[in-house]
Amino acid sequence: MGRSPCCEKAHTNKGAWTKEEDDRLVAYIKAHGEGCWRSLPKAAGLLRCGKSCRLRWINYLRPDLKRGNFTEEEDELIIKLHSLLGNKWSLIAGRLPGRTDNEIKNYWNTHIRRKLLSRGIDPVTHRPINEHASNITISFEAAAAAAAATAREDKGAVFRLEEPKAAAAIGRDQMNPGDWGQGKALKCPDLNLDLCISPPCPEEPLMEPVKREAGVCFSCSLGLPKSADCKCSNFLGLRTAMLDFRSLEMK
DNA sequence: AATTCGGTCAACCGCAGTTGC
DNA sequence: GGCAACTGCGGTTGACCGAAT
Repeated sequence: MGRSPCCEKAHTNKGAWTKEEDDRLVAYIKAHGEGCWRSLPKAAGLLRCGKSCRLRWINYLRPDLKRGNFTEEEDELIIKLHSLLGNKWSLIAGRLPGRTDNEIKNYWNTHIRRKLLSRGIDPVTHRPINEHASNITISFEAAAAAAAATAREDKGAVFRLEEPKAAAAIGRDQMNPGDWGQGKALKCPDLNLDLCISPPCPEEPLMEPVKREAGVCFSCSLGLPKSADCKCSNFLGLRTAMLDFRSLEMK
């Protein structure tokens, strides 16, 4: 069962790339362009599998890569994007020119996680760590109760769950798979992202974006002090009132 | 000087999605 | 519509290196 391996593993090199292999790969891609990764190794005279060549090119050899340390601005941008997209590293990388998904993923795991923890923010949920557990539980029972309780308060984020991955950023383990695609709305009272992940859907009054708390920008909602990047009405050139997930598609 | 430990990051693996027949 | 080939993504691993002991 299963598909055949992507390459004949018995006859391929593994591990670190040599200078000569790099040179061969770069020369071949410069001459013939990217693509056809499966046939590339043979054509380029490399004893590597296509996936390995692709990875090496994308993560290390591409001429438009920006090497070196991440700037403070890049840090904050990654944090913001992660809070919106979860571990969608390729989407995040698409918003950071010259950075790769692998690089950002590594950087997140080694630097930013610690940075957020030192700020007292949970790197997974982007919420304060010492917040009471009951406040961060997302369940449909709780959502229904919260919806009723917050109907008058008129604040909090509304999520439309069209597919499982959409829930990544808010903790999929705490959600009921049977509810995917039901168009149910979740109220998460203190996760104030106003993020709607779905095709535009004019019906259902419940889905109408709730009013944003006046004067609270995205940075502030993440627990960051007001700073130069405090953009209460604008984020990444997008109105924060409604972020269309599709607009973040890259590559 | 030798050893241990922890951090970093390049590379691998397995799976899901896409495409073409 | 079904299948196989191929590509891309995210999680994980392990080699390497510097700091600490």
